[in-house]
Amino acid sequence: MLNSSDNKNEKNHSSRKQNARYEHSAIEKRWQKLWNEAKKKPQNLDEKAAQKKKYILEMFPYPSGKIHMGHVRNYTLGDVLARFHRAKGCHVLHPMGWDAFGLPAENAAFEHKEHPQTWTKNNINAMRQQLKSMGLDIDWQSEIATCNPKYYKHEQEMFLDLLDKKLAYRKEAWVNWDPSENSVLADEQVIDGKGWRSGAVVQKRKLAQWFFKITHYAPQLLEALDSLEKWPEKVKTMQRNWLGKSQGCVIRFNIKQKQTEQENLQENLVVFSTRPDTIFGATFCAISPNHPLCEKLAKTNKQIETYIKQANSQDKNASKGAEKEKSGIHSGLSLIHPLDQNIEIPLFVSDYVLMEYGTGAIFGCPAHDQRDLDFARTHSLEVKPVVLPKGEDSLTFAITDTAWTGGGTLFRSKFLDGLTIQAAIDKATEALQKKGAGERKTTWRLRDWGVSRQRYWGCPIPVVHCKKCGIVPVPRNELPIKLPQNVSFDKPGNPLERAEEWRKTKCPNCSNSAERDTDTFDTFVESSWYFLRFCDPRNEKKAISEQAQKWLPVDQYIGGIEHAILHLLYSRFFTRALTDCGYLEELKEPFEGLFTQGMVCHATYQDEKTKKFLFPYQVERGKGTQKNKWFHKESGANVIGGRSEKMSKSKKNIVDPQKVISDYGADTARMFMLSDSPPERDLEWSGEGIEGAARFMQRLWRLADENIVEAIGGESESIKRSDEGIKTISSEELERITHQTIRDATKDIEQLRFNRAIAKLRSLCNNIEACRASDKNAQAQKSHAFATLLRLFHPFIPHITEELWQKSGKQKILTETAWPDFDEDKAREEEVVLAVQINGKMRATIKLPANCEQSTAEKQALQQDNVQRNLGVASVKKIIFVPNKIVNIIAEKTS
RNA sequence: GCCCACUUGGCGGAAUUGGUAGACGCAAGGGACUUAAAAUCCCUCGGUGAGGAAUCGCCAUUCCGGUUCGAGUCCGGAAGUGGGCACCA
Repeated sequence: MLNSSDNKNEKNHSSRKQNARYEHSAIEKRWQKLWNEAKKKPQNLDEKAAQKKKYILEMFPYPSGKIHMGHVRNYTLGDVLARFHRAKGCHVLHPMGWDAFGLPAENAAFEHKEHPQTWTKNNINAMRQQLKSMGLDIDWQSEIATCNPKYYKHEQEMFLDLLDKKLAYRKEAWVNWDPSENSVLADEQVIDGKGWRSGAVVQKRKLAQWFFKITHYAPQLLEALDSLEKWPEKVKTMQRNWLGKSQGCVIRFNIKQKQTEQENLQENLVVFSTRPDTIFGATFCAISPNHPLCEKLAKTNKQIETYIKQANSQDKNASKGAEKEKSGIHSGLSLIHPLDQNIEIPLFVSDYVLMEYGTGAIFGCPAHDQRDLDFARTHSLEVKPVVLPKGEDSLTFAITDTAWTGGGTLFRSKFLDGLTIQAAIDKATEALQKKGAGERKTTWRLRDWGVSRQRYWGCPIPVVHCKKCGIVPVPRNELPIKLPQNVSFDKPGNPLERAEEWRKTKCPNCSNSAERDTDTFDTFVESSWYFLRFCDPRNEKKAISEQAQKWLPVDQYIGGIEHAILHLLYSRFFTRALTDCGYLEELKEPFEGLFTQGMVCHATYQDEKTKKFLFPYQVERGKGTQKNKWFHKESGANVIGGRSEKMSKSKKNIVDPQKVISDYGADTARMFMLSDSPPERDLEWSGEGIEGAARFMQRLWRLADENIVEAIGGESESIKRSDEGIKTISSEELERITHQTIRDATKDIEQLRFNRAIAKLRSLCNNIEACRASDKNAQAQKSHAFATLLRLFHPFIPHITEELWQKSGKQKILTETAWPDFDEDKAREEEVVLAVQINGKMRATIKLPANCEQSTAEKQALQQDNVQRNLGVASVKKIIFVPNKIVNIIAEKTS
């Protein structure tokens, strides 16, 4: 491992030669300072500049206090692109901010008695320093933090606009309730159905909460996915599934006349089905315990009331997955089959029917739906098959314990008999429609976005509750509604509810005393529009200025796959909603390109006896025959080396980026992050890997010694070495390779294939070494190749390349130097190697001038010894020729 | 259960999108330099067979089958691994 004391020794020993080794710390600091000074003010785009804009954005971090390797990977990837496009002459927006609201700050306040604001600010300061030490080309002047009232003021205003447009509304919804703490819990605070702090079994409670009407945009959100060509297919699939469009039919079942009169009920029950073809297989109907009809029935039926309570007390997380035994209770009501007045169908209440989906009511067709079948078996209901699979006999076909969900033809279904499923769906829907008993309907899995959180550290919801006027929006000129500073965190629950002074206010309408809403927004709200704010972050008048119109869409958004659904979908929704509220003109999709990076993984280590996890720095590999074993560094105890998993605190398989940067430097860390694994795949962190990257820095440094010194006429010692047995290339070849490398690496960077780009740059490095400077011309060529190497490497490892660039006597700093162009003529190969195949098998290779004639190639190919030998007595039937690639001789044995 | 992705040496991965499989790197082994170590440099490195050697052959991209002059790449099937959703009617 490199550490500073070693470096000092090295320096003393080789005092005759300065800069023998690359010492990162001083150099990196120096360049970070110089870049910062050279940085131009954030640019406002004019029409012309907007033509060449690139908005590069990485998902902004939550200020936890320390950067982790995931951040290093994320921001390095973005930084390479930002630096690359800047060199290409683009106007680049590459900002950074903080997703600063959220639960951890509140927890910290509870545990360490530190105000969330103080905690967050300290964390931001610490993390900013760490990010800066990575040498990121970020516009720090446009930094934003979402907990700043200057930021969330606009969010409150947006909310009022959404309210005006009826895109925000209030309704009752279930929350997790901790009965011991008397407080609402976030989903992540519920562990195995219990409160994380109290351990009490969590209950469900209904509270009035705010919702955003994302479902209004469901069709657009689905359709537009097709236009997102630069998004990973995987993410689009996940979003499609999440939106969950399904086409079907709503069907009205009349409730038996006598009953509706008696109990003053509605006349019919509306169910949703994607399989109206199986309507004659319906042997029961079921409604959700939370269905309005069920709630009415509960008033006169104690059993139903009990069942509802039971169903709602179960934690939803605990009862995940389909159970064979399906609970339920008869409602006491009967329904009339919509297509046959003579059929009476019993109505059940069951918790396997979800109120949130469809109409909260279903008709059960046990023969052709597994869940209905399970329910029917549990409650001994009739199972009536109406779809006959191919090859089955209508008289003998029976359902046992698996429902038939495949194809077939309808039977026992009157006018549907003999039809295929699709034809029957159409005909049944038509019949229902004619009778006025149903119609086509599209249903979505997506539900409206509940944004109320019973938390302190979030953006306050700007409404007032007045006894007389109801819910009254706060007038715009009173915004922002700031969070009160003086609050206590020593008790569980929402501190805002206890902040009497803040809570009590006057109704803007009638001036009577009223109360503020004590809920705050889900933190996903802040992250749904921050990328718009970055374009003009200090604009106090407008949340989103015309600058956003010019900078958006984000050209390349980079982040983790974990945000594939929620954050990205919310942002897509928000952009549309804001457009409808007049904040933007004509912006549909916020992120044109999306890149989801892989995770950073590391092997896990466990003490063999205690099974406790150990940090990587606590263990070492055995020596000699013990090579595959691991031991505790201090105690020598046996350690189990586990498989590689995502770095996480709980498994202790983490490596601290700060330590890596101070030991090896930012460039080494960046190099390692980028070099081997493709960015979308998981990256395996290893000590050998970082050492390898560090070695490369030294190699580049030495290579500079040979190439720069020679170029400016000095003398180099290390050049004096034996050429015996070493492969060498001519300076002409080096020139060609240099231009090819510019061409290929540029393409790779554009496509975010950084590992390939780096492989090609390393290869160029090898070739520079392999080229012997025999004369002045060759020396100039080598020097040019090396300068090109520095320019190409700069986005990846900016500090060392900048330093070497300056050492080579260049006036302009590399960060402001244009990307190299390649010369097509110089990149062109004069000679190519063709493969010669016989019946598709490789037999020889031939070297020929590029683009040579088929006849020449054939002649050459046939002359090869090995070709002749393999051909033997066989006769040539046909020759396939692909220019510059292969000659395939098709031969047939002569008999 | 449904949907999706992936599978190439000891390891991470290349392969110009159907045309010489294994670039680049890590690890490993051997050697040079050194009193020694570190660093650096050189050589070997998918398996296997023949040969003193240069070489030559066979088998290899998870497995089975297909299309093609030619398949890691396209199509069909199977297995394994990972991921998403999950009582969604």
